Amino acid sequence: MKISHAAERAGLPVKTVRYYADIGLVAPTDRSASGYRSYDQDAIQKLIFIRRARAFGFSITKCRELLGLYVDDSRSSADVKEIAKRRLAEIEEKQKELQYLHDELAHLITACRGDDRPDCPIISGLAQPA
Amino acid sequence: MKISHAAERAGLPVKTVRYYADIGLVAPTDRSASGYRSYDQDAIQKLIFIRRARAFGFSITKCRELLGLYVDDSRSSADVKEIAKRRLAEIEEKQKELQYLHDELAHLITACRGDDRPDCPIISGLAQPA
DNA sequence: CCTTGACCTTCCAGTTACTGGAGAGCCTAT
DNA sequence: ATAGGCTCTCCAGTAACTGGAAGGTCAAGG
Repeated sequence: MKISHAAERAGLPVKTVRYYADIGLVAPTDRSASGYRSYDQDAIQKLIFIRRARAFGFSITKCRELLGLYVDDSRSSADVKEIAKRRLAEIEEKQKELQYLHDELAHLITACRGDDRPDCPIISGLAQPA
Repeated sequence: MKISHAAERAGLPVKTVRYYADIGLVAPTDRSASGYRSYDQDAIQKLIFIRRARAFGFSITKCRELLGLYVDDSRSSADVKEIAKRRLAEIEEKQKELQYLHDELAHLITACRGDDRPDCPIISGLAQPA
């Protein structure tokens, strides 16, 4: 399967698939005589795996790690669970931050009359050193 | 005030303050004879403003826009409110996404026994095309 | 007067994960 | 034969810094 077909199957842009090949994350199964990359079902499965893991916010480095576990039948599920749990904790941390930002910004917005006068609690709120 | 002092006051790394000067976001008030950047209270206030706005997730471009409104006494607070509201909507969007990720990942984790056996719902969950 | 050490300067490279584009080769159909 | 739609490689750029090298400046101590 040529790259555009593989990319479509995996739900990724062609450029990204080529990029993943470049950085050695998912190598094409083969190359045609004219140099075209060729992907089989197994490689596409890996691409899908990466896409999903990326969507979960795993970095390329972590994806590499997970992919190693994915292809390695002898890995324990404890390893994977550990990585996933750390990632979950990161997500929860991010959620807390975002909630804080949300509340503070919402507060500033409600405090702002939004008329033509120049004094604005959002601007003055942002200028606080806190 | 020299850069390290100003940076400390603003709560930013020196490198970042220099970077902001380079990109013309917050210019130093002055330069000493020997070329040292010098910042006055007004410039530090702008740096604080930027730091806070960045913490709210505003991009440098948006910060530039906001800073323009900040220094411009003739701006209406409606302008600022509009920008802030859009930003709030973005934050809420991000929150929803994050919640979805969180739930799906948490689900995979609880489904995983986390023992020494190789079969792992997290791995197989990631490998789903969905 | 000289040196030491903490500053400061500029410039260059690297980070993350791609994305866009140029220029050129290949393949299939009409 | 040629038109189009692929594909290739390579280069550059994105956002917002961060790290490091090489070198200038300044105040204090010996």
